[in-house]
Formats: sequence, structure tokens, C-alpha cells
Amino acid sequence: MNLVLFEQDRDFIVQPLRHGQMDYLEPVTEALEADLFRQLLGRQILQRLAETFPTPRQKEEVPVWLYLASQISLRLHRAAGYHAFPYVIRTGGLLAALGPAVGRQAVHPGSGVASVSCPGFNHKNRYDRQTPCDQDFLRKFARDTDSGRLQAWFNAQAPRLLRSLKLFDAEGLFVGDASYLFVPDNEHYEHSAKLLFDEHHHPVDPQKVDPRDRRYQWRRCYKLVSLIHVNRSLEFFLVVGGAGGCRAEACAPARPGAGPTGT
DNA sequence: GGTTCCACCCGTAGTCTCCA
DNA sequence: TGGAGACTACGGGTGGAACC
Repeated sequence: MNLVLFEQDRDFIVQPLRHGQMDYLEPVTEALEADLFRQLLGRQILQRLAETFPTPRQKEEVPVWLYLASQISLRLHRAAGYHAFPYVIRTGGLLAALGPAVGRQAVHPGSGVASVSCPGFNHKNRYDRQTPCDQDFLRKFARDTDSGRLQAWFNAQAPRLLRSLKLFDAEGLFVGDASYLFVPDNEHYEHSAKLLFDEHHHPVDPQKVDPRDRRYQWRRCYKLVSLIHVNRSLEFFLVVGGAGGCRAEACAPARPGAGPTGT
């Protein structure tokens, strides 16, 4: 974790920290994240995934493996949007794993301010690069990727990769899990559906309950069905496949009140 | 010269926060 | 509780670099 403080900020920030007052704790340390990406890169995992990724680009400037690594890093930091990419790069461990050929971090000896310098993968930039690629590249690459091909790619490559790494338990236990992803009530969320949920986030049949009951709420959502591999002692779980979407008929609860928890 | 990629910029809409 | 302003996410446009 990098923390650069100016003199006037110290009392304001350090004192509450000493008393255990914190609004948010970063769940991933720089060292742990760097170790993860060293494994992924050193064992050629990201490169192998990139070879089959359904890239929307006809020619490649920024490598696909960097796109995949950036997406993983954003998820690790729970970044909701690409806007956070410069901050994730500056504070996370991805840059350390990638090495100075992709970017290096330096702390100014006088001011103590940390800065990042990245050579990039082309010479189209006008300003000094703070990230290996522009956040707009990640955003538009993701937007242009065909969702159907992406889902098919994940469902094919994830089990293939896990099998090659010998990560499947010999007993071969798989669990089907359905979750509901709640979104704001905005019809621009394509293929989302409004369902009636009870106070435990279980979908219920509006024909069989009183929708005016305040315990029930109409909520817009997507449904995610995941195939998860576990061992009997539940020491780990691996998501090996999934399907998303939420047309009303597909999202209707199979058994009122017995649905999965919202996630 | 045409095409593609992407860095950079801008406008818009949605969401959040603050305050009366 | 509602309005104003700030913030954020996103789509679209532009122009330069790279390549054929």
C-alpha cells in the first residue's frame, strides 16, 4: 500500500487511523497482487488465454494479455469503472509484476510524491503515460467485444485451463448456482427484468403473494447462472462456466421463496 | 491513399451528496 | 424531501501513428 501524506494532512488522516477509524480498507495488497500476476505471467497463463480471446480488433497494438491482466486487477480492487484504472495501476501490484519494460514507479526524493512512467505500446500519446495503456482503450475494447463469443470463450477456456493446471479435484464435484445481480431501475440496462423479491432477496411469484406487502419489492436485475467446482471439504471453489442475462421468462422463479440469494 | 487502432477530448445522462 | 451541484460512466468524434 502506498500512502503519501503532506504535513498538514497527517493529523487529519493518521490520528483517525490510530484509533481504528477507517471508511474503507483495500482488500488486496500490492505484494499479493504482484505475486498473483507473476504466477499468471510466468506460467504463460494470461498469454495462453489471450491467444484464444475473441478480440474485436483486426490488428493488435496493445496486447490482449495486458487487457486481461488489467481487467483482473480492476476486479481485484473492486473498481466499478475504467475511470479508476490509473489509481489501480498506481497502487496495485500489476506494474511490479510486469517489470520496467511496461512501467516503473518512482517516488520523488524531495516531495515524496509517487509517480508512474510507462513507455506504452505505441507512440500515439501526447502526454507522459501514467498507465501502460489508456483507460479508454480498456473501456472500448470491452464494449466492442461480442458478449456471446466472450461467454463461449470463457466456458470453453476456463475448464480447459484449470484442467491443464491440474486444479480439478479428483472427486469431480460441480455445483450449479443462480444469483441475481441487482441494478438501478433503469430500462437502459438491456435484457434486464423487474422481478418481485422478498426481504431475503428471494424472487417470489407476484401471483401468489400480495405485492402491496412492504416485505416485497420490485427490483430490476440480471440472472447469473454459474457452474462451480468444489471439493467435499469446501476448501476452494472454482467458477468453470456461466451464463448471464435476464429476460423475464428466463428469470422467473422456479419455486417461489426458494431462490438463491442476491449477489 | 485507405484502413485500423488508440490517445485524447467533449457532451450528455445518470447517480450521488449536500443543504435548505 | 426536493433541488442544485458535483461526480462518474459512457458514447462519439478527432487526429496522429502504423501498416498495407
